[in-house]
Amino acid sequence: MAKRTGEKYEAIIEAAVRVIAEYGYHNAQVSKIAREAKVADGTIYLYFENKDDVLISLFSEKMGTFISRVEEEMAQVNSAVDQLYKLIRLHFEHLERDHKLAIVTQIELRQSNPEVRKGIGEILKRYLDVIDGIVENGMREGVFRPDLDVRITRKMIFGTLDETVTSWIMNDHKYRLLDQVDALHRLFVYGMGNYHQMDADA
Amino acid sequence: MAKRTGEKYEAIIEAAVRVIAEYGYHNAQVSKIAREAKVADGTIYLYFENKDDVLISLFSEKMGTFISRVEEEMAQVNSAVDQLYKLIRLHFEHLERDHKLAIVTQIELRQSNPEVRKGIGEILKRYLDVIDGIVENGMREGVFRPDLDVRITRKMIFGTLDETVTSWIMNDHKYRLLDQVDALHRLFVYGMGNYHQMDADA
Amino acid sequence: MAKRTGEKYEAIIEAAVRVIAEYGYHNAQVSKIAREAKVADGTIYLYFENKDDVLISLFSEKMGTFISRVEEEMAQVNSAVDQLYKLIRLHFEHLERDHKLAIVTQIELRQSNPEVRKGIGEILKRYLDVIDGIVENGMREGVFRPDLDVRITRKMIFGTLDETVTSWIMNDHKYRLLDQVDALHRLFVYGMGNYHQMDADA
Amino acid sequence: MAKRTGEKYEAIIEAAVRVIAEYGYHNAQVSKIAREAKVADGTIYLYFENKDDVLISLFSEKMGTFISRVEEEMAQVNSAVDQLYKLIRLHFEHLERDHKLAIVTQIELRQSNPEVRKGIGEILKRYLDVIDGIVENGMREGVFRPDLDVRITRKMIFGTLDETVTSWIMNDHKYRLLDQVDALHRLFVYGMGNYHQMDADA
DNA sequence: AATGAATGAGTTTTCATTCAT
DNA sequence: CATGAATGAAAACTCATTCAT
Repeated sequence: MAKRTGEKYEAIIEAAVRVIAEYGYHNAQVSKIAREAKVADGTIYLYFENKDDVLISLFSEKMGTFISRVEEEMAQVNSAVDQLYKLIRLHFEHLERDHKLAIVTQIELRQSNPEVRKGIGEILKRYLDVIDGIVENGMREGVFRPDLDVRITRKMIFGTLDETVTSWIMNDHKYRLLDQVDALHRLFVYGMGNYHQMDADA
Repeated sequence: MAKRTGEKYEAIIEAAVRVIAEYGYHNAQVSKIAREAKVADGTIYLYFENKDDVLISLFSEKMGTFISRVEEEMAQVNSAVDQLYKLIRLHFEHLERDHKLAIVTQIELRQSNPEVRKGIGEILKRYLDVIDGIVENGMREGVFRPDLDVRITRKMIFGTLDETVTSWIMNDHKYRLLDQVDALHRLFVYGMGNYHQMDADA
Repeated sequence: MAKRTGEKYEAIIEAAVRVIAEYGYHNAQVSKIAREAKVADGTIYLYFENKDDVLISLFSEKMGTFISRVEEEMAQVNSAVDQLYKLIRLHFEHLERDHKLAIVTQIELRQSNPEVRKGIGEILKRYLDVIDGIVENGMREGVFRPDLDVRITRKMIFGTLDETVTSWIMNDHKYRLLDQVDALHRLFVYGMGNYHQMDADA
Repeated sequence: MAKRTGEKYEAIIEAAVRVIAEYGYHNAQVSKIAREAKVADGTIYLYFENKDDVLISLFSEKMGTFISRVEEEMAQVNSAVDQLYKLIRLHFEHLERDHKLAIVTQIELRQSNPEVRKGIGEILKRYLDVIDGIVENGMREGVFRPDLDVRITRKMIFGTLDETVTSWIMNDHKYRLLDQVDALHRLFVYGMGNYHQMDADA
């Protein structure tokens, strides 16, 4: 029934991003999104199953494109250490480029109901797989410790990136995310400890 | 006006935890919480300003107690490395001890409205301060790298712990959180890199 | 946002009159009005801002139409004495024609909250202006005493008409209001005193 | 059950006047009146049947005293014309003396529910009887027209006084009620018409 | 395909009154 | 007599979704 493509499909998703970013999740009514997209309320239901579907599709479209790009870029980088660096950089670039999208995916959609959260979680799995791949590469290459637990490590990387972006938004984007890429990368690879810095820096 | 103490105050908070954990945030009506607490609907408003206040108080009581305990424990540990270890351990213990509370604070309350989220955020600030303290201690002691950015490091620690707990709940608590303390601590202190492990372990 | 015109707009107002007249102001729930108007509860909010708006609009529509008619009729009458007669007659005719409306505007809506009362007061100002006009005309014509205080006189006229109608309703409309027009008119013009009746009647 | 006398009985009534005058009828909760009267909520129910009873008693006590005084004063005046003058004067004096009481009896209590309004109506009957008496006296004396309809005339007098006081309160008591006694009395006795003023004034 | 008017289910909060102490 | 903690019924309003045009 739902069309899922076309000019209006995209217009509705873009309108949803703008409306949610401006008014917040709890004030983003279907009618407001429709007005912003310059379509009738009912038209939204020709392109989406229901409101949840709009939100999940929004996340899927925006995040799906991003993850595909990350996958491509990862393939073009040789070492896991560089892949990790690139990942952090892409993650921050992606969200810093579009503040509204950052607010929507990082803050507002997390207030959504279980159905939407479930949809979001499924989309994120692909991203977590990419992270797992980097960790596994590094272990295979021998640049990462052989005793790493991939899932624990993945949670550190994702959790840290996520918390960093959320915090940046909560502070009204008043500094540059990309300025933190180096520090984070170093933290991931070398940790907080003051051991062997000379070697590490070498 | 709102009493904020007493037997029923606590009964209502405990009931709220149980109801939200069982039915989810969006199905935790005031009347359901009242019934669970074995008080009349109106009684809730003798102890709390409104429903939001119940939720914020819930978080405040549970998390406040926990943070106070963490603060005490930190004072009794000498090295920052051990403090960090203790922190991870306490964090996981706290949430592993009470699965329902974990679900409520970690998953359900994050769907709440801006007012509640604001209240939660303020309470969490104290916890972030504790983490900052550990990082600063470590730098002063010379066991943590002198070029650490405290705020970035804090986000890594908190983001990782948070993501780890969320993931554990989403997987239906099917493994033990406490089993991951060592691995996480090592990850924080030494990082993912395979440099100088022998020295580091020495 | 609220439409304020159309078939359903009128149906809702008519339904409100019937429901309030039958059940009283304090038992005229929105859902009851909606059912009487044969629309859904929510439909009321497509035509009115809120319940108060329904009540104020009711008064405005009914009283507004009446006042416009009074204004027209006044323009077609020459002498102030005849204008006054016509006013009393129109006032009583208006309320005697529709007993339910009389009950609603005269009794029930006066129990309403400050917001509604304020709205009603503003609408009534136009009516008071008409009365002022008559008094001023009469003074200009020389048929009314030159030392009349317009505002005091207006209050006598309005207060008397109002009390008369209220009393008539409280006595279950068991006599005819229009039968009192002459007596009231004479009372206004000549007063209670027994001076010069012969001349006056001449 | 209800005591209906005593220090606290009076304290509660006085408190009710103050609370209703300050906060308005719709915000005059029993608990607020109790607090103002410095008694417990439950104590009110030792002296009154229910909240309605408090309001009716308030009106009864305050208005009853006033009406008794009016009755006494009327007995001491000979002519109906002077009685009428005295009545207007007493009416205005009574309400001008206590602004809070005026607001409560004239504005706020009229928003009350049917039960209270019924109680008030019954108390007012005595007052209307006094007015009737004056009109009848005047007719008997021959100073009022013999064709007066007592009930119509009574409504003119009461309606006018009532409207005058209400209007004065709505205008924030910004002029003196007593300044209008002469004008009103003249209006009642001689009417608005400009006939025979010279004789009338003679 | 597109419209947008109409639907109606669902929930927080207040406050008069009671009654155990 | 007095207290005041506890009760629980009751109602306005929102908004996702439908469907006749």
